[in-house]
Amino acid sequence: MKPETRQQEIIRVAAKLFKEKGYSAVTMRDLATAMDIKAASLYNHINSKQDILESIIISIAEQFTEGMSSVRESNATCIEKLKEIIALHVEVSSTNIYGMAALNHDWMHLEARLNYYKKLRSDYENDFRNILIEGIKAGEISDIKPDVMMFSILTTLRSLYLWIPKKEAIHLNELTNDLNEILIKGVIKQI
Amino acid sequence: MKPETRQQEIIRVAAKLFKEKGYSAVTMRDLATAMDIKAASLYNHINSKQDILESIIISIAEQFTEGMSSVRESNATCIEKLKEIIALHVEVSSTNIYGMAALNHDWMHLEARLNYYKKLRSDYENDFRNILIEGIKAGEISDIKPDVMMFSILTTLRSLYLWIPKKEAIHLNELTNDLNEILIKGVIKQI
DNA sequence: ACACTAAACTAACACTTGTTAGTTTGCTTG
DNA sequence: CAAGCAAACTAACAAGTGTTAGTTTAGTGT
Repeated sequence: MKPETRQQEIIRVAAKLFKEKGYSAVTMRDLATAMDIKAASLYNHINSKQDILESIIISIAEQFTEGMSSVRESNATCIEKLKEIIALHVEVSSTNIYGMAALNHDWMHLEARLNYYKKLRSDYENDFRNILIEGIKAGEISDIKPDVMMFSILTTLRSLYLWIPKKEAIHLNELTNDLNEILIKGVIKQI
Repeated sequence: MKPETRQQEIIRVAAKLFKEKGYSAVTMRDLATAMDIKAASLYNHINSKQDILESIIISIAEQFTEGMSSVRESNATCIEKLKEIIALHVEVSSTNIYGMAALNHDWMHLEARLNYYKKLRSDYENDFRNILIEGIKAGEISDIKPDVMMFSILTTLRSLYLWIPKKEAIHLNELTNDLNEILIKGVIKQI
């Protein structure tokens, strides 16, 4: 495991600040203070504030895209695919607790790569929707509007970063199992 | 129905801008431009940018608090109470589509009323959790960690503002019904 | 015609913003 | 010891920030 470069350290600390106050409210002087240096010194390692946001968001978005392409190409049942998606979100969210906040709330401040981000996101949602549509056809899942189902599951998964404390892997597995139960079977007691 | 005051109009337009870019990224000059006046003129109607944020957030938070106190005091079953909470969120979200974004993402920029907001929110969550705990005791709902259930349902409900388009009441009822199904019974097809 | 008032305006303020230029510091390597 | 280099520094910039003070405008009721 190579040690973190100074640049990676800055990006990591920035993500943490972005989570607390949002991209726009964090100044380069805030970031510098958190790094215990002066603002101008940051520019020895990064190109701009924008660039920091881009690295954070695009890197995570691509992890989701990659994960979804695995799920898409597996030939599991729809329910199993849903479980894989849930596991994907727990995995990516737990390894990017801070970055997920920027992904969810600050993507609109992307400039050069805004359209790229939007494409990744809409492709992801299309894949997700198609899985649900297949599941309905196959009689595996309820015949409710796929968009509403997707919205419901996806917003829960997208908010995981708020919820996942610093848990060890074992607790993350528990969380994954609980989410599988709740999102798939609901909260009502089965008879 | 009284016509909107100029102040209310400014707050409404501000909420819309806050939804698009977040509180910190919206300048008083942005807001003035959207109102088709100069920035200084805004101050004939409002005290500060902060005050605008406060009105938006606190007003909505209090609607939720009020709604929850109705639910808490009804003597319905747990599942029925859950349905009432879902209806509450659809109602409040659909009448505050723009303000909900500030509530969810910009509450940390509250200053004087930050602690008041936090108290309202944690009281709300406690009421919610207690309903789930009662439901588990009564054997109505699954014996999964109440916090995970609450998180799952609440994050979906809190994101409704992203989802609710300008639908008429009839479509909102459909949405409410679909959410009832999904959040309570899950997506799996019942046998 | 008059005073009153709501709501706009212009001009300016003190401060903060992201960023650049040029310089210094202190470690590592030949 | 000398050279090279990564990474810090100071100083400054132009533009943008929320907000205030004082003034003008246009419409209303007496």
